[in-house]
Amino acid sequence: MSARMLEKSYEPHAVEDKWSEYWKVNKQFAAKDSSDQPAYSIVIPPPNVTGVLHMGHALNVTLQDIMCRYRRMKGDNVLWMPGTDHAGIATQNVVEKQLVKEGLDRHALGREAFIQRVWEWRKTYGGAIVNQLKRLGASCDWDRERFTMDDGLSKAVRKVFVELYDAGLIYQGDYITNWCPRCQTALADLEVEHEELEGHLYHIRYPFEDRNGGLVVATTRPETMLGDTAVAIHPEDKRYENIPGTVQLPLTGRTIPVIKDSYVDRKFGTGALKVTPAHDPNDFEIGQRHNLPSIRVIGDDAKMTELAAEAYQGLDRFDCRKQVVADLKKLGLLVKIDPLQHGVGHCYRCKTVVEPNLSRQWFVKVKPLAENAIKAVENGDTQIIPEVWAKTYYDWMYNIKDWCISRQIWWGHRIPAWYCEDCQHTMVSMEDMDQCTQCGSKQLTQESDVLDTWFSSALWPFSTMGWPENTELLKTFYPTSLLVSGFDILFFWIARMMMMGLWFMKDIPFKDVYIHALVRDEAGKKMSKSKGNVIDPLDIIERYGTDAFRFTLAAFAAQGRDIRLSEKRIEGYRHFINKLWNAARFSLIHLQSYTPEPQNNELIGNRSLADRWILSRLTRVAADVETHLDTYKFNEAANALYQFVWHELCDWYLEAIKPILFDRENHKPSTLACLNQVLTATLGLLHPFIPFITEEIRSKLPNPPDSSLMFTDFPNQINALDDQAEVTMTLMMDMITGIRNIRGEMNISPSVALDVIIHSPDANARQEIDTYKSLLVNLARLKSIVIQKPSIRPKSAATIVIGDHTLYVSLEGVIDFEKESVRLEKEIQKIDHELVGASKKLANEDFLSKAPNNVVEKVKERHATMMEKKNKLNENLTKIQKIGNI
RNA sequence: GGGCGGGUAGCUCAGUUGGGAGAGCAUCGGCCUUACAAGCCGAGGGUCACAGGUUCAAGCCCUGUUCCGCCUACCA
Repeated sequence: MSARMLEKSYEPHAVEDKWSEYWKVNKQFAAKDSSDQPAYSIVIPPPNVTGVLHMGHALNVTLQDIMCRYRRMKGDNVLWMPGTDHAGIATQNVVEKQLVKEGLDRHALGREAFIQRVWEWRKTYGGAIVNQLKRLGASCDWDRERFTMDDGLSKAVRKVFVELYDAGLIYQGDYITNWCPRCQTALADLEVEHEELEGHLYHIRYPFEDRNGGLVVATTRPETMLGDTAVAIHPEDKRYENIPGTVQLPLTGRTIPVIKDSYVDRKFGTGALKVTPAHDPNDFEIGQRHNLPSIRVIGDDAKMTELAAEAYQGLDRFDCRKQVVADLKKLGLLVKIDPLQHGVGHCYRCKTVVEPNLSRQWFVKVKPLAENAIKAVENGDTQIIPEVWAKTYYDWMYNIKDWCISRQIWWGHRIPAWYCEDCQHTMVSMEDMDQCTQCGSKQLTQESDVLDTWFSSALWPFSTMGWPENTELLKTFYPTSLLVSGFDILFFWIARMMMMGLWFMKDIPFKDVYIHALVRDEAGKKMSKSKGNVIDPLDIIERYGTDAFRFTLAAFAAQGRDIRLSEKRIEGYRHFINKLWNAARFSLIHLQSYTPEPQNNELIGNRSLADRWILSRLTRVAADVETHLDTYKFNEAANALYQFVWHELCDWYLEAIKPILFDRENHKPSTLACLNQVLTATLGLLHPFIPFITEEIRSKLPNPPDSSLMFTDFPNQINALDDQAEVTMTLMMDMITGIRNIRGEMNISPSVALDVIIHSPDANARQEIDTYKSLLVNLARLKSIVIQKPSIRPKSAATIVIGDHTLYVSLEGVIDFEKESVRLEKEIQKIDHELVGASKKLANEDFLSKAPNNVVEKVKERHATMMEKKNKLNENLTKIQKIGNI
């Protein structure tokens, strides 16, 4: 087998390895720090360093890669910045689990040694996800890979913290926050996942002191009553107008006040609300309004503290709930228990039920940052695509609340704040501090908390490019051109990048934001390990090849809808890849002997109809692909190419040129040139989607490029539109399909060549059909063809009407009058059905007078055509029936 | 509670200025036609969720109903 030949079927593995290596060795993905070319940049959404590649990544990365390769072909200097984030809580959890296996915990190790361990972990396992991205063919500039804990990025984080603190936008305070007892850290509101659970609403009587009866409160969390410091009622609640000012708090021996607050919903429960300022965000606010004390009865470990009644101290919160309920029952104070569905917050990392708890935390005051971020989208500087997501973005931005950024873990950027042990002064600084700026004391301790990981990823678009230094890279590539992301991190990440970018760079971080779908399973369920419905992208790549997988993702990436992925689809697109491979294989057999030459007018003038047609189609498809990619319609671009390659190039063009290639006609040199051109251009159009196979095939075609296909021009300069060729070819194709139809319906073996007579009233048309009749002969497998003016209808023939033309397929010897009669009746029925709509319109005065002329004309024409067709078919039906005595 | 998206062929989904309902898979029939059986040729299949409205004309625009999914929220 010659070096330019291809294997019989496409085997992805070797090809993928080969081209991955080629791209890497030849640094094909490297961006130039500065260049005359237009700049195009994307920063990758940094996957968690603990992560393994999932479908979300695969889709996300595929779309970015399509855009990057496309822009390179358009001549841009492309930077696709790769990297990972340090995923504070997740990574710490992973390493802590390791320690547990060794019988250790992080406290036994100490902070520094622990952090050392995390770095070691990262060195060993942290590259996994990056290698997986590479298997997808991601054309990131890998030499620039960044990590949020790198020195440079850490410096950026510190600078941002200090500047925001100095601007009064970062503050520290005692607030109620979401506490994860398992991760032992505070969480931002966003990091709490609410889940509707079947719970209970407990009605508990708090007895009056000096008279019978009591106030009945309703709660879902009876254990928190131990920390109650008031009962609240609505100020205008008539039911409670004449009650005492205090009640007894059961189980504690305490007496608490009854307060009035309009927050209370009179319609819910009993209209009396127990107030636990230390363990409920609303109660906390009520407590502040009424100067109530806060009693922390649940500790950071989710066990009852010494401030709870003695009997309960040390109990887990849920055990305590049972105990409290049992005890209340004994005392006769439990009025009733109703079932109640209510939202319960869970930690987004470990799914533990979050405990609202009082603690001292750091916050970002986000309102001032949000203002510009809103404006930038409103005035179109940054465009969110599809647009519906802009609304969600505004919603959140307008109602934004302060962001809790401190985390009580060790792995992350330690907050650059120091406390003086002598005068309690707090200092925030770029440089590490060793002396108090207020009293001169050297007794300083640094804040032990670290920052939320999202705080550092919010800086990603500029911190990765070297900020705070004013690097060439920043000058060239900021603002970035496009961000591709799932909507699940619209708030977590995109919104925060907008705020930080605008504040520190004084410019938007990206011009376009493309929000893609979520990849779900066949049943539309979110893929998750616990459900066991995950499809592993690496497994898919192993079995179907990267190109088939990528093409599937692109083909399903319709805007605004989730993707339901099943292996069936991927299999289907593997067939497509194989189809392309075989089309190339066929072409190469004939292109062995072909040497391209520059523009040759003689060859162009000598093109066959099929050549002119496919070039015209190619011109249109190239333009379509360009338009669709420019507007992020990945599915439309992919489908246009699928349709073109399979159903035009393979089904018609290659079949049409076979006789020419086998030297039976005189177009061969032109056709070889055309075939080469079409195939080459098609590979170019396909390259952004399926990079591996396209490189491989292109390298076997004549005059292979001396670089990746990425650096050949995007084939949008075919300029071979030929309407006449398209019209004529369409007529030919319709005739061929019509004849094939008869063959199928009449059960005529493909091996039997047919005789056809065409009646055609127009002399020019007859001439034209005659010119191209070899197409009919070859593709419809004819023995003879006669083209003439309409005359006597041949006997024993099946009838096809196409426009002005009537085709008679001789059924001499095989005719089945009954069958042909039924077929014609069915055909007529179909036309009748189509005629109904048009006839109705034409009978409607309003339509004729009010609809635009061109529409009316079109309907008239269609109606006339159909009527004529119907008449002809009817005539033939009558004749057939007469002959066959039906 | 608020918001958003969706309901189109058996399945999964396209359908962007309102003007002849499409694709892939599946199904049925016929083919080993020398690129490809991971293939070729042909066929069948839809009251575009339901009910109104606007319009000469509605899958598309408006209103309501219903079912599903998601996001968001401080009713214990």
